[in-house]
Amino acid sequence: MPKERSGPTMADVAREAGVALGTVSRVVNGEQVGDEFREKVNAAIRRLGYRYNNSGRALRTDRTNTIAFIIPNTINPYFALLVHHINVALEKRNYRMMLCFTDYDKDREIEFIRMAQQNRVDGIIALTYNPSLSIPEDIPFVTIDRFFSVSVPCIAADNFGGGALAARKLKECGCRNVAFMRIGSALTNEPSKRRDGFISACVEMGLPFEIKALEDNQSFSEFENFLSGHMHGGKLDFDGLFIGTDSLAWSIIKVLKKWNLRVPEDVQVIGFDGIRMFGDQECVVSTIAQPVQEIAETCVTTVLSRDLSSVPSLICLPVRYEFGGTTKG
Amino acid sequence: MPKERSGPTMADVAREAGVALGTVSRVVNGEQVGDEFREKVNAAIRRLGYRYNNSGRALRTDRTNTIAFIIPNTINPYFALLVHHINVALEKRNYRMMLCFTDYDKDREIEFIRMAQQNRVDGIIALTYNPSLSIPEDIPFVTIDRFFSVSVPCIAADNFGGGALAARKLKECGCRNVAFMRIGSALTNEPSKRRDGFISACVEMGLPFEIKALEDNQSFSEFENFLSGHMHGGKLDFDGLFIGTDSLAWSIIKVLKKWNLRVPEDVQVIGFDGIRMFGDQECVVSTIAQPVQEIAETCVTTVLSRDLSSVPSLICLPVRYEFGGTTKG
DNA sequence: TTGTATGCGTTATCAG
DNA sequence: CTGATAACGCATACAA
Repeated sequence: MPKERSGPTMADVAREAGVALGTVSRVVNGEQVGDEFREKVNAAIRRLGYRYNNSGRALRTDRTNTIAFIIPNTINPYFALLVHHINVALEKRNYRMMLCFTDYDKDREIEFIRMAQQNRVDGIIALTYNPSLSIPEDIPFVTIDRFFSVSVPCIAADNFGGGALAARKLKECGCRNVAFMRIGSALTNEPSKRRDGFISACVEMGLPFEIKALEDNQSFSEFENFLSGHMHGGKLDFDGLFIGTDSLAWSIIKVLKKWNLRVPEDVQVIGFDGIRMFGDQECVVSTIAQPVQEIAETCVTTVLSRDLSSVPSLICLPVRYEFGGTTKG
Repeated sequence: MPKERSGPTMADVAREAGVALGTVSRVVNGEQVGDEFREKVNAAIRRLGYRYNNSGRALRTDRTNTIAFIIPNTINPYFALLVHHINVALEKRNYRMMLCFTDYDKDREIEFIRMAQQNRVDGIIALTYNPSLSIPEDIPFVTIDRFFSVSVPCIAADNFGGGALAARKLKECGCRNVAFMRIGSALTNEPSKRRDGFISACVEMGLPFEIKALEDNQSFSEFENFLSGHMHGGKLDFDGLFIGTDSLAWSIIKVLKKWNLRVPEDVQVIGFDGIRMFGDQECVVSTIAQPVQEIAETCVTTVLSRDLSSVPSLICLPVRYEFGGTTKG
């Protein structure tokens, strides 16, 4: 059942203008054409209300000017921000985005890669978690926050540096005993370096620290247990917390407040990501902010670059500290 | 410059399987085919690693299984939520989403409609502001929150009912003098009915109220002026505020707190939209929550429905009150 | 039920 | 610089 609304084609325009089909194509694509021919064609296009049909071009050239972006969702504000900046970067280059939500489902990650190939997208940008995901060789592919191999460019924030920055900032704000908490897949991806950077800086500065890391399948209450085990006489042993994400930091802060601990007076908290209220207002918590726009730009230039072989296999972009009211500075 | 990576085609599969091209097509599309033929074809597909090419089909059938979604951005969490649920609804029906950000730019709204037509999308879902936007006739088009004409289905929350609900809720929570504040385009769209519903309910209940509405180009400080004009002896004349959006409500609450007014003890605040922290945690403010998922589902079923003529021209979906800590209940 | 053949709208290759 | 024409991969009407 073909749609009946297909309008005039280049052939119609050619007939109307009294020129050859090829000439119409050349005019439409802005190639060199004699002035009077160009004018005749343009006039015919206007008369007929001709509209370019991308399907024909896609079939002929096998290029769709479309990039697939595979991501868990847009409910998480960090992902929403990524979607935004990647789409803006693509648009600037006259590319469209095909958005694929995996909802953290391993099978869907695989399925979407297949689907993207089927749709002949010109490249794939993916933020995935499936440990055994296999990357197609025949299509430009870049990943965010996760290293696969030297042949698959990975773009990420400087997670290690960010972890170290958080430790230094807590120390600078007067903390004497700190902890790092995170929850996440067992997968060793770039964000897991936040922990390593934090530890490294704590050791270097001689700042006492503890680590509490949960797997995805563990309950949040484990964190409450951990913290309550460190409560003595209404006081928490730690005066500074570095939390893996802003979202988790927010949840932890709620627990602290429930226990009548003041933030930042009693406990200072630094998150990670740089989430802002309503996307553009103040930071939700003091945080190590990811350079989302730069990440997006880099993903796009990389996936669109002619030969991926000349591209670095891991690109780390600098983070920065942002005050959000949960630290003393 | 064609991409060189085009793999095997249906013709290759047909040759490999020793059947006709049409048979391959029928197998791939799940049509009735003899069992032994089907098996031969499937085997050949596996042997060759054949992958379906959507471009050919799109050209042939003039259907792309793609819907364009035109929206200002995904930075605003309400828009991000819409994107999420619309994409999920589309995916369920095996449709893809082409995401278009207008950044509130009138020209880009027009440009994207043209671009979507060019890409032969099967329909457009749009949330726009350009007062003189003209809707294409030859492509299924549904709009969110804005009524164009009876021939263009509009999906929206029950904004009028939501406004009334907010007024009743404030009254129920003990408010005796309330105000409504909003900022937004002069465009009379569905969300402007929040005000009307609020007024209607206030009048009905005999609840004294004031209205302060700003145009897009006016500064937020106008609100501060308005409120400070209603401060007497460190107390605000109003004990309840209904604000056009959660985002604005948040900004207003910051002002109130700056003036040492307690929320909800001194002033209760209700927003609109139903934004949650990090998309899935508690509500940011007490609010009239939009039924985002239902809106998304309805948009998708409507834009994909065979004949738009049998579809209502305005569909209002019920809202509900959600507690978010800025009211007494 | 399966095979054959045509055309969808475009680009690209040749000749002129 | 322009005209004519052959693909691109697939769906489908028609023939067998």
